[in-house]
Amino acid sequence: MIKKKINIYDVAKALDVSISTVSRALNNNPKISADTTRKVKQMAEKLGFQKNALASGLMTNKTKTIGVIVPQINREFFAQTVRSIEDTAFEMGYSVMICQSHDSYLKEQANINTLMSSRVDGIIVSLALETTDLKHFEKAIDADIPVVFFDRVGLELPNTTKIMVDNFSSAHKATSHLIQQGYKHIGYIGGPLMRQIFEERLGGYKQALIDHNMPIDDSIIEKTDLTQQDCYRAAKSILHASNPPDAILCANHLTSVNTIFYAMSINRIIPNDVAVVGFSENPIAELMIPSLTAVRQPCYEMGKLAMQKLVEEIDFDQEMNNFIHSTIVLDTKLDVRASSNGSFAANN
Amino acid sequence: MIKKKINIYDVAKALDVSISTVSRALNNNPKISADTTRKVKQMAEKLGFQKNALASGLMTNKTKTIGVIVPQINREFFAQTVRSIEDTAFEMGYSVMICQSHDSYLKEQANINTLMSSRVDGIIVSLALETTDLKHFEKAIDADIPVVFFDRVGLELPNTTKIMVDNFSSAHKATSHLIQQGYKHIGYIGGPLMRQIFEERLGGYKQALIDHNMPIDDSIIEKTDLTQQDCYRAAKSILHASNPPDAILCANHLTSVNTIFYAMSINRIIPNDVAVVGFSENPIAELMIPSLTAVRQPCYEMGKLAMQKLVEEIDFDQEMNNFIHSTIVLDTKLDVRASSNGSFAANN
DNA sequence: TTGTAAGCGTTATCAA
DNA sequence: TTGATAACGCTTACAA
Repeated sequence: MIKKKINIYDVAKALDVSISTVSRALNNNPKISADTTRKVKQMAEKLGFQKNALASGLMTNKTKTIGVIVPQINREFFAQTVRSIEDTAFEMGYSVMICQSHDSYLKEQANINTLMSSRVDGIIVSLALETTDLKHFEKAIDADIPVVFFDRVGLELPNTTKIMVDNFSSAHKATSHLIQQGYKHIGYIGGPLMRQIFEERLGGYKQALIDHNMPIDDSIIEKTDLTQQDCYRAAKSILHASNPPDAILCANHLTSVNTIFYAMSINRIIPNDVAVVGFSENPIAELMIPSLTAVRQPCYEMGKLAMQKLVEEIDFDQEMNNFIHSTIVLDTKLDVRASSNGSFAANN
Repeated sequence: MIKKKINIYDVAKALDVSISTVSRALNNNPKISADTTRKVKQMAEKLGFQKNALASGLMTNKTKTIGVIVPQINREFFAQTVRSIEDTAFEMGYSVMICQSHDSYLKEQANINTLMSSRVDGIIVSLALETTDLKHFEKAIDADIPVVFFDRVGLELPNTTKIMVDNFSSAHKATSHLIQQGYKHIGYIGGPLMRQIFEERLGGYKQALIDHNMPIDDSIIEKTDLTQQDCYRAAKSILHASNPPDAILCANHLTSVNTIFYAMSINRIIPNDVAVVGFSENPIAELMIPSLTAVRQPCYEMGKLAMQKLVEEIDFDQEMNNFIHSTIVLDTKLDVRASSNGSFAANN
């Protein structure tokens, strides 16, 4: 038995008014009397009317929905930025369609197609690892769907807002911290260089060594594809190097966790035998023993800014194509904990 | 400068055919000659045509999109089930709108409204902690949008498919394991009882004690609201009980992590002084030191089944209202590791 | 095998 | 302040 959905005709009929009146009242059009508006809303509620967003979007060319594409949402960094985007969107009257690219170029393309088909008003994205060309985003921009990048940004693409942290100086700061703690032979485990952010983090690490007149030793520099298996492999490999490091900077959370626990499993004392600094927003960083010194990124601010900038662009009067795009770089904070600081009290 | 989006009229004009031909060709209607179909698709591609899903959905009353509502996707259990739903949906030609309720009743209601407005073809949901009444789901079902529950199911709601694990016997199995390991005074940290699954886990724990003629000691039974702060509080509280437990069953991942690391911070040796068993799919369970014994749920199967059952119901010929709903209960597995087993080799 | 035209549920444009 | 009616871009009888 198929139940008929209530539409504005049903509401109009019940009140003996026209559908235009109903439509206007539901959209709070000021030309409709307060009295009529109240009556219409009451009746709509009573009949269980639910506006058909498809029909509405078809007419207005606005869906009040934005799309978000992230590599994997089960990483604290993305979970927290997406949370912030959601909250900001809600405040601004937008719904959010979350998509995961799972770091695949093809999936990312498919996501864009879905979002464009759904006629979202804008897209916020952090690039998949595999992604090198940005044609799919150009397609969206050509269709007048604004795109805002965050974290893993597409620097080559003009006409987009980009929001990121200062990865170079974050890695520089973290490395300098290790040097100040007295470590002499500092290794690095990073991500794939095809993503700008990992290139920058590697650069910051190397520059800090150079700034302190320390040699760069490629035999204690590892790269991972960010999967659990590969992070484990890299941790093992670096700790079994012929001349192993006395400190390691890890460019993501999973790597630092693998490094610490693998080191412990081969009886290295942390931070005495080897120190570890990571990039992490995960609550376990503070909880685990030893607790993890980590660069913390401003997730909340990134998400909020991304959404605000996107809506600015959506609302922009598009008669002339001169919206001013910006690239915003935010600072990070280094949370010093036990994994890089012997004097740190494990119990807080 | 507003760029006009390409529609089927543009494609039709470019080929000097009618819009119906274009529409049919794009939908692989067999009545259109292979030759025409090819030409249309080529031209559509060339012009950058992207089907307007709003218009299409408006006509067909099908959006080929389903909605998923989970409490928080940055928990491995939900991340993995959603991943499985996504993959299965993709295979079946569906898109997925992911929503997070953040365990709030109001947010869950808002999610339902958004999904209904977007005219999704069906909804898969795991309930928010706060949710007690299920009126919003009834509304969806009344509008002929099938609902499939998983994990945190709405048992009171008829006419829905429900997929869950056997929480009672999982907790029973985990507790029995601790008893067999020789622990005599086993505590429990669970979640809010308003959610059936935590009620069942508590029940399984208690029954195992009863089955082994062990007393139930309420002073070492804690409940949490699943937030980090509260999990920490509960861990601390149970370990400082006047007669503290020599083993603890934790009903979720965060609790077990907090318990283990808090115990270590007050110099308890695990598993000698106190053993811990959790519920967890998180890769860190295997990685951390000590590694965590945990009940592992069949995330992949749950997600896949949920999607399959949902599509079955969507595709069901709805002339008579007699779709047969089922409640499916899946088994879990206990991964025994170091946190409950002294003889377990820490290095694997 | 293809074309014509009606209709999906809104919003927008006129007129009243 | 309201009503009639034409769009929006697609799918689908019904005709040809």
